[in-house]
Amino acid sequence: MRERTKGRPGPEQASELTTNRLSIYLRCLDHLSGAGVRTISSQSLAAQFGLNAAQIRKDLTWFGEFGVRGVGYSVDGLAAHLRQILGLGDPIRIAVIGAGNLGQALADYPGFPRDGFVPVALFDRAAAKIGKHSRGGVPIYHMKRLPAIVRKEGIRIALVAVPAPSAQQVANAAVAAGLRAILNFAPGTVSVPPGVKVKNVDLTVSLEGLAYHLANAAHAKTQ
Amino acid sequence: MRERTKGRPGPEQASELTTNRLSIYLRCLDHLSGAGVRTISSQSLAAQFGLNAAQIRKDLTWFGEFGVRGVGYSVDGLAAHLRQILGLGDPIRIAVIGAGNLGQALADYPGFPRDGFVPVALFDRAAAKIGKHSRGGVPIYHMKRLPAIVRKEGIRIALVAVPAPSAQQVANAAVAAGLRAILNFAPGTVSVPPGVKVKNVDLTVSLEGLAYHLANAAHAKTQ
DNA sequence: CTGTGTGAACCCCTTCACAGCG
DNA sequence: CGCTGTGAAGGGGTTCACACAG
Repeated sequence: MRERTKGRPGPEQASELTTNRLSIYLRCLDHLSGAGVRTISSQSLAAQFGLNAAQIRKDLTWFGEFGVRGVGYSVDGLAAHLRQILGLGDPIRIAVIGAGNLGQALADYPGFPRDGFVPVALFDRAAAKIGKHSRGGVPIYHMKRLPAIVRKEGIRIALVAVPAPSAQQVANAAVAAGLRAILNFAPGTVSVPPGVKVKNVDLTVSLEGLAYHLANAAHAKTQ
Repeated sequence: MRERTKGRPGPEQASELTTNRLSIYLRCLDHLSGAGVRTISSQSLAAQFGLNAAQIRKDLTWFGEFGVRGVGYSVDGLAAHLRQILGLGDPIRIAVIGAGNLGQALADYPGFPRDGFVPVALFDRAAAKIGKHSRGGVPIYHMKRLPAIVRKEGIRIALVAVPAPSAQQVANAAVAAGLRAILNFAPGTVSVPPGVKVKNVDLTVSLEGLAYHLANAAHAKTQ
């Protein structure tokens, strides 16, 4: 907050809920851009995608003033701003640790490259898999080569798709290899040193939440 | 404790954040039970797993009084209560719609049966896949057979693992087949009628959140 | 004396409402 | 006149602190 001028809040104060929504806004804008829409108001953006107009404006305020009063936002212009805020300039190279069914499916998932995340390496400990490739052509390396490959390939994010008991040590290895961002698919929590960010995709929690809904459907709300 | 007096809040008021945490508590308790722990206080449960003791107690309060003052909670007893609250009595049969790499990996994911969710069917529209099985032996049916198989197999939850453009119509089909709980892996939102619950696993939002962290790591918090 | 259950305080996020700019 | 940017109000969720049960 030192060099920040008083008026502008600055990115370091935006909550994770806000930044998650930026991804959603970006997706909506790309959609609109593909449909040829050039300009949009927070109002109609909210109406079309089930969002809240005031929240869109407030979320954006943390990072600057991107709109034109009386008009709205430039679809392509705002999308470019959001990409810059989210650090999506060049494609981001990612690795998948754990070359089981799930790991290989993630490495070959076509949605990732489309969104600017390129899987360039799989890692595993099973000798039988080392040196092979996923169906989509992502090479499988031994875990011990993680630091070297991370450096050589410019990998920035690790996806952890190993059984729960191995998740912590795999995360440790990722951190030791210099990675600062981990997407963890293993159930449970992994702890990491300050400065490293972990996001969890906890399928058990999601499914049990649905089970709860089924068990209490009589009075539950929809969403 | 007896019946529903006005004092007891009741399950219909617990928020989704609370019920998600119940899953986590259950996982911790199973861990402790496996380690032979018979009794635990909210205090030490919180300390061991990085939770907040007051929050654990408050979360549980929505559903009853499960603890013993001065002692704590019975590990197995509380786990049994949570399982009942979450509707985890018998194994819950699930279907995966979309027999691509991701869909098949989900159908064969060993963590699901372990947690009481049994994939019994895959669905797809590609003629080449119909009649085959996943590596793990889950049969692949044509989408048009969804209603019949759902009924015959007692399927309760659909996992949607199809490309984004098909997600909405697949969700519609799932609802039409009588399903009331959907776990959606396709990017974007699907809308469903009241009474149907959708949870989204949005990998793009997660990855872009990590990208944001990488771009702003200088002042970002750890977790 | 220990640890639960719980009102109250606190804090953050969401939503409202409007001043003011284009 | 329309829509953004934004202080203020509102609503929830989290954390505190303590009465009280065992």
